[in-house]
Amino acid sequence: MIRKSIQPPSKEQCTANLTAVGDALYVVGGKWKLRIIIALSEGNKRFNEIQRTVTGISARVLSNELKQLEQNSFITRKVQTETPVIIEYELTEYSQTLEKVLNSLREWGMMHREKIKTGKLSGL
Amino acid sequence: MIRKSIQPPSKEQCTANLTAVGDALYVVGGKWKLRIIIALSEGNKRFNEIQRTVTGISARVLSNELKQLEQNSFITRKVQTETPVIIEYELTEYSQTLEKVLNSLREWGMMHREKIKTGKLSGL
DNA sequence: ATTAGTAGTATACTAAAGGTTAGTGGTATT
DNA sequence: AATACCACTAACCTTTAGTATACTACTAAT
Repeated sequence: MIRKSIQPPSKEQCTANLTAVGDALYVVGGKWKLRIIIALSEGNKRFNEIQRTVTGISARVLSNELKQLEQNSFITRKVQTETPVIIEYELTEYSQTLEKVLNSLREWGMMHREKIKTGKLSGL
Repeated sequence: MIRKSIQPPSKEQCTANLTAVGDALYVVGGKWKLRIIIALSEGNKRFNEIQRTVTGISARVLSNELKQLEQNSFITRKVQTETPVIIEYELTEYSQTLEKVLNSLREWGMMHREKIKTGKLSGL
């Protein structure tokens, strides 16, 4: 439906789109990664702070996800060596490239919730 | 909680964003759903056709995903009763609401792949 | 008659993701 | 001195996701 009528897309174009979305999902897909990024963007930087914000996530999973986000250059782990040691996670510049993805998902999620609440979807 | 500078987002706003993205991921998250929607949008309508386009998906998983997509009003299953029976999956109007999500993910995926290919990410 | 395609389902299995509980070594608070 | 917060990690277990193979009942082509 994105393409529909005028010009049928080439097989290559189709594969390219499939690959691109596949790539994106591979890196930021999953239950938690984008939510953690949102929590960070809202000012939560410390481990327990993030865990409290992203409700439902366990310490184990959060720890894993943070490591992966760091590997993918979305966040950096900063250690303040003064006592007491404070560890803060910060979003990188690269994480900002996700803005459109985040916004579109957020908007769609809100719209969808509204559709379900008002029962406008059941009739389709 | 030390709040940033100009306008701190309220806790409610933060939770709302988290919930919205969570909702969206709940419905269209996962390895296959968006890819199946892309395959359909590119003109592939029949079961085996979709399976060939979305490389790597097994019949069992495709069958499950199609059922879920139907439940969520993204597709409809149309049966042509003339012999031979032809079954076609078609995108609904509601699936078009995903356009921005799809586009942003596709663009981000392409950009990300390019970044990795040119090694521009390893240095961060 | 044989082979291949269509649209799946059944069974059995493996792998990945995630949850639960407990615990560590440190600082800070009461 | 006891309790609690911090940032985790380890061990164990359950759930979910996905794979592989085989199979059905039908039609179409060679």
